[in-house]
Amino acid sequence: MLISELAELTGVSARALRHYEDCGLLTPARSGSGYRVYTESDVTRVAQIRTMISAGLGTSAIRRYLDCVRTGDHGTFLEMCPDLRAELDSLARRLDARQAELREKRSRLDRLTSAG
Amino acid sequence: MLISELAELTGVSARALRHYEDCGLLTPARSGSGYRVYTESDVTRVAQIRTMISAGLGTSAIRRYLDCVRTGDHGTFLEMCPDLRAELDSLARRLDARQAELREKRSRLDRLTSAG
DNA sequence: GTAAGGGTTCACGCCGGCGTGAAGGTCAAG
DNA sequence: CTTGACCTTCACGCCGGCGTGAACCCTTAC
Ligand SMILES: [Zn+2]
Ligand SMILES: [Zn+2]
Ligand SMILES: [Zn+2]
Ligand SMILES: [Zn+2]
Repeated sequence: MLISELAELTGVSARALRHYEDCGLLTPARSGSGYRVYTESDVTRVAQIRTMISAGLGTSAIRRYLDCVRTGDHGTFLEMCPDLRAELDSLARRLDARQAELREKRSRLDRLTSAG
Repeated sequence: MLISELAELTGVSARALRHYEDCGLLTPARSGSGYRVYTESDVTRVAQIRTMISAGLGTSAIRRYLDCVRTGDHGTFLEMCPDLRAELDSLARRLDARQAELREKRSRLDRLTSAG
């Protein structure tokens, strides 16, 4: 399928799909005229990518994640690369930190609005 | 006082103080040689600015806030400009939205890490 | 004189997923 | 042939408080 069809199937913009290729998350084949040609398995793959992006992962982490999954050199998903596991943990900590920071902001804003 | 002294008194970098002037939050006098000359009241003012920035306010909102306070055309702080009050409310809503979004990210990340 | 330690303005970089053109090729349909 | 809907690559913009130079002036101390 071509890019617009994959875009419609996944609900992801064509620009985003091209961006995912730039980041190494997708490697579609090319037709004779240079058009990107996707497989049906790319639909699943894009869904996975969207899930991870919505979890806060950056494209580089996603790429390593997908590579780790594809090569399967670490068995199950639970046995991830140590550095990948460490990155996920550090991301969790950063999310917690940002959450606490947001709570602080929110309370400070309340104090500003009420006490002026 | 000169900029480095105000920076040391407030714990804010000289670059940030110049930035605040660019945004209209500070209007220091100038010496004959062009140096910024600050008043002691600027120490309090910078503290107010830092409080509002740590509450998530942008410089433009802070400027309108300070203008509203300085002109005093709306009485007490509790009687703020309607649009300023609206902006603070919308900021609160955005903070809540980002907080919910972060919670979602966090739970999705947990699901990723555990269920793979 | 000169070196050091202030000060000044100007301006790019960051962080990153993606929007949004611009300029141009491909391919169907009328 | 021409229109139009696709596709391509290249590249800047966003969001914003501030770091971080570069290039240059003022003042004091030696
Ligand atoms: Zn691996
Ligand atoms: Zn007012
Ligand atoms: Zn970037
Ligand atoms: Zn900006």
